[in-house]
Amino acid sequence: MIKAAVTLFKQKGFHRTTTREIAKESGFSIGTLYEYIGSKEDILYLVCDAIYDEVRENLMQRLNHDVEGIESLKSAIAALFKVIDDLQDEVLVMYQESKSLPKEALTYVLQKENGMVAMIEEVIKECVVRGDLHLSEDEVKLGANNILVQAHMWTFRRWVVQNKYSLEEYTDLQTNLILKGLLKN
Amino acid sequence: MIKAAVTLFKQKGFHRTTTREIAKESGFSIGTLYEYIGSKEDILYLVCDAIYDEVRENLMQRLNHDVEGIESLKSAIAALFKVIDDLQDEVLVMYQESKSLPKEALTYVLQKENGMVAMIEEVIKECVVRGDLHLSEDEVKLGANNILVQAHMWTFRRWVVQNKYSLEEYTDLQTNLILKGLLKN
Amino acid sequence: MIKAAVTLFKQKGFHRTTTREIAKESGFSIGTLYEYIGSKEDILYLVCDAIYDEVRENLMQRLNHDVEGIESLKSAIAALFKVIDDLQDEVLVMYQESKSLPKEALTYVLQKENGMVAMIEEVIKECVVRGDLHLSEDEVKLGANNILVQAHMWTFRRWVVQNKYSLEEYTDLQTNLILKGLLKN
Amino acid sequence: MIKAAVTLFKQKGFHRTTTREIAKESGFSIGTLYEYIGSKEDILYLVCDAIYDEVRENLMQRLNHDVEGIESLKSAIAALFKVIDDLQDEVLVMYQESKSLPKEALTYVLQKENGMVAMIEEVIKECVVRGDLHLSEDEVKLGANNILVQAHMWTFRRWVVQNKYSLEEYTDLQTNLILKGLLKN
DNA sequence: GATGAATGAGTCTTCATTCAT
DNA sequence: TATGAATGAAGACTCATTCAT
Repeated sequence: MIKAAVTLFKQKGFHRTTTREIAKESGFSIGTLYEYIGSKEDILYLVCDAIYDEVRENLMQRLNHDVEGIESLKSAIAALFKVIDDLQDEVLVMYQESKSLPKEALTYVLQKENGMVAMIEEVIKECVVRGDLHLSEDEVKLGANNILVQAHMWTFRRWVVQNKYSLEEYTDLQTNLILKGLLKN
Repeated sequence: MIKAAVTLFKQKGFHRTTTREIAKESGFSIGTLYEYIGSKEDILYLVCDAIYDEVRENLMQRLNHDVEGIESLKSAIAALFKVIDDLQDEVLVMYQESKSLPKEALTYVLQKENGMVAMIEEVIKECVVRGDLHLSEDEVKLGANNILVQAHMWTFRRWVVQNKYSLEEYTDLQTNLILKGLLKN
Repeated sequence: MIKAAVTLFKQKGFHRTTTREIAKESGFSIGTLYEYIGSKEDILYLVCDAIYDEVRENLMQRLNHDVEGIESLKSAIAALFKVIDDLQDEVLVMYQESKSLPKEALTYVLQKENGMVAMIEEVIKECVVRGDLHLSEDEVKLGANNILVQAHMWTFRRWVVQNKYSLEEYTDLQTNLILKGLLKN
Repeated sequence: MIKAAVTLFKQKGFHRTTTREIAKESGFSIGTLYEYIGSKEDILYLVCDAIYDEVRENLMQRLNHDVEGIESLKSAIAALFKVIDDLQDEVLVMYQESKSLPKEALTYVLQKENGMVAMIEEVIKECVVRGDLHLSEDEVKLGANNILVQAHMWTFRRWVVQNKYSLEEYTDLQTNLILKGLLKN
């Protein structure tokens, strides 16, 4: 059902997708759909929740714990970018439609997103602790946010970036810019 | 009318705002509104178009042509961030609702957005030409995109960044990260 | 519109009547119907309100102010019964469906009904004051309620009373019972 | 099951009560409920039928056969009022919802109601035969109907009468008015 | 030009009823 | 026999759009 909703939300957006369409695409009747949900907004919430969990789970699996320091950060960035690429449609839907969530549900989803940022922060912090990076706490936090946004950017500016770069190129370029900045040396 | 629409779209989103509400907020009758537009989507288009122009215009005014090289880039970033901060609501609306534009209109808006990126690119390129930065064309392009996205990020992740930083702090931190990267030395 | 609703409510009851049917019967479109009302319950409220006013107005016109004492009470009863007979369908609808009103509206309608009872009370009281009747305040109040209920009874037990009596017979019999009671002597 | 239905119908009315709710309140599953009934209307029929029988049975038990003449009528009125008071909720439900019965079932219920009236008639007739009352057949019939309606009135105008009188006061006042009428002497 | 009453297709949601297990 | 998941027809209500005045 969630898969069906993602498919439709991706194509037409949340508001333009009807509950009937979701039911049909799910293979349920409209009545059955409403056995499982209370309102259309619930579907959006379930969708966002499921997507977030899927992103997180996939990311967990890809994180390479065999490397350390800068290498572990690089590998985390690559893993994140790859996961977002794999779940492109889902992430885009979450990005574009989560604002339609009722306030409470939105808060909950944002908290999950914060958890995501925290994961990246951890990796950066480790590098700081090891002495590989010299960053203030603010810089760590903002850097983590930047990395996540650049991952999302692969989807929400896809008409620019995906037309121009392969995922590998994008990953390499961004990794470079993130780590070294524009100002080389 | 556009102001009215922006106000309402910001509060409730495009789909949840009715044409009646827009008419009322504009001080027009619904009949008169439809003298100026052909469909509700037209309003969104006009809104996006107007916002883009306003952003561009404000940016132009703020760009400091008295400085050169890295300083001109820094000042351009600060100017951009300030403009986006000033037009926060508008930018957010454009960000969240432009996906609801009909294909053609969306393309048009995206082109304008590309123009925006091009402006930033120009500033970076100049630094490259002057030898202040050593960057490939791909890096220039992506860097420009990153800068714009980080400006927008000030609005679309405002619940994180605006809670944590003042605009000046945010600008300084981001400028630092953009220019020097995480890897300091 | 109210006429249409009464007709339909009478035939099928409030709950079995659809807003579409009301719109159609009124000669409005469903959209236009909702220009005038906020919800289906509003229609019921308007209907009840209108019926009450019509009953009251008709009653006012029929009240004979040329007679006094017992005669004025008799004439009031006859007038009341006649009015209820004329507005039979309307009264029945109000009787059967007013319980579906939202609490607040119900309270309002009941107040109007109390006003009706008060009118009858006045007539009885006058007789008491004149010395034609010897009744406690409680008896006056309850008697007035009884008279109104017996008027309504002409509609809500019509399958019994209207099959057996003409309105005149019913009026005469009830007037007799009301005034003299079962116990004649 | 019937108890459950009465409880719910009283709270929310027939139309606003769902079969699921009735099943739940009864402790049955919805499937099992439909083993016993054919449609939702059947429940209403069963409810009305059961209520009627209960009223009749209770009344039978209360009727005092030790008194005669006017006293037996007085005692019958008091018994009826007491029974209706005891079964207030049930009677009210029957009163308000029986109109939703399918035609045939309604006819059946009305016949049972007629049986009720006949019981009262019998008591009055006995007084007439004994010479305690001097009434035409029409007056007997209508008087019996009035008595039943005044009993019901204790429930359907409860917001007026139950606020103002205790059951004993109401019984005494009504008995007085019924027997002696407004016109005392 | 300006108005706003009228339209009706389209939306979400409910709920009586069925039937495979 | 008892269950409760599944059904889908039907209902209340919304809102973009039109057009007579």
